[in-house]
Amino acid sequence: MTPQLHHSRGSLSPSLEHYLRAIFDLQESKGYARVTDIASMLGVAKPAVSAAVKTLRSNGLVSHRVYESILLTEDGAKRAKGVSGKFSILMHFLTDVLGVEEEQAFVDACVMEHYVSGNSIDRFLDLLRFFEEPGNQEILEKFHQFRRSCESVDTCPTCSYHCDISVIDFDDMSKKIKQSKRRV
Amino acid sequence: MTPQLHHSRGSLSPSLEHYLRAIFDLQESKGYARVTDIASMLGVAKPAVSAAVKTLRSNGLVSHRVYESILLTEDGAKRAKGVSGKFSILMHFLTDVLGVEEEQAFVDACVMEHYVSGNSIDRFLDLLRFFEEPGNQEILEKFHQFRRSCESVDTCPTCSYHCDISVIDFDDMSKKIKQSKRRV
DNA sequence: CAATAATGTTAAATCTATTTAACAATGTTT
DNA sequence: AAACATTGTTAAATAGATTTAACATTATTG
Repeated sequence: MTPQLHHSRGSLSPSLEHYLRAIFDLQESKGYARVTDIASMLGVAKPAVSAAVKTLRSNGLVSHRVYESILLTEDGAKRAKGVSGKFSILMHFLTDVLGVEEEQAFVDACVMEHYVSGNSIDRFLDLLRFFEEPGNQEILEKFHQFRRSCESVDTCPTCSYHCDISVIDFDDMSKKIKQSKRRV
Repeated sequence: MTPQLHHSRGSLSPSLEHYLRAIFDLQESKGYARVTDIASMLGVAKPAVSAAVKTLRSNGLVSHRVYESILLTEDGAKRAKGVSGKFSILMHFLTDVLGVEEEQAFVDACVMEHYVSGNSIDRFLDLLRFFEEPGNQEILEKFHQFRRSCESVDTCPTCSYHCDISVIDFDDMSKKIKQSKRRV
């Protein structure tokens, strides 16, 4: 059975986690957060922020002196740092390792931070660190060369797969990729 | 401004995409899909499937002879293959490259397939292919050794980062990881 | 073929996250 | 201090995705 897309009970929803990180970032940069800051940062209307903050408060993750500042509780800060750490790892991985364009990496990291398990994040970090090991930077460079050679043509010259699956037709994609691991 | 967590207009919601892939898989394995199959596969109640299928039908992605079979249209199949391809790439990347446990990889791939951009998926595929290049398998093997050495202790001996961020306290995590790339 | 089982739909309710409109509180400026 | 601007809240509505309960249709089988 395929997993549920919805977050499990007891954990914060992706949306609330997103608010939490926004508050964390604001608190880091200006000492505290205000509803308007959050709203403009996330591109949502203020009442949405009000509602979210209320929920976060009822979960004991922020303290909110109404019409004044919003601050993370110790618990909230802990959680926020977790999300923020995930974001950083993902961001670095996407840009530094995979070579994803920064704008795109940002968007992807912003969603992945809420959806990718801690286990997998750990592994992402491992790989990130592996490439930082003395002597391994050149491996990464070699990959970047390989990658660039893929970008230049529709089909990667060195393998049978299309390198830009978002551009090409997917028609035979799924046949080409062995799905032995799949267990639906 | 941080991106919205919600899917953009015109594109399918993660939920509907998930149904679409389920139908795709069922169609591949038994020729067609039925409401009950989908429901049990996704672990949701049948009315949820009914509703989703209705929406997919109105989007021209499936044909549904009520009380009978659900089949992908040409358009639906194309989209489903796209999602399925993403899933495969992510699954292989997580298990083969990162060494994530299969159960966990499956869960993660199931959400990432809906949230990670095509651009990034392309890069994941590139890296996957890079490691398959003749002579590069040993690099991957080297990483796997490195990774295992991290698992054995809380803090990776070869770097200043904690390798298992989901287990350790995040308190100084965010300070350690430079977030220069972040632009909130 | 009638009874029962399996399958599918509709209806009603819930929950989360959002919006706009209207209003309330606070701060600033003259 | 009064007027205005900024900031924040409440209320009401919408939209998506879900659930349970009840009912409808189709299939099986005794």
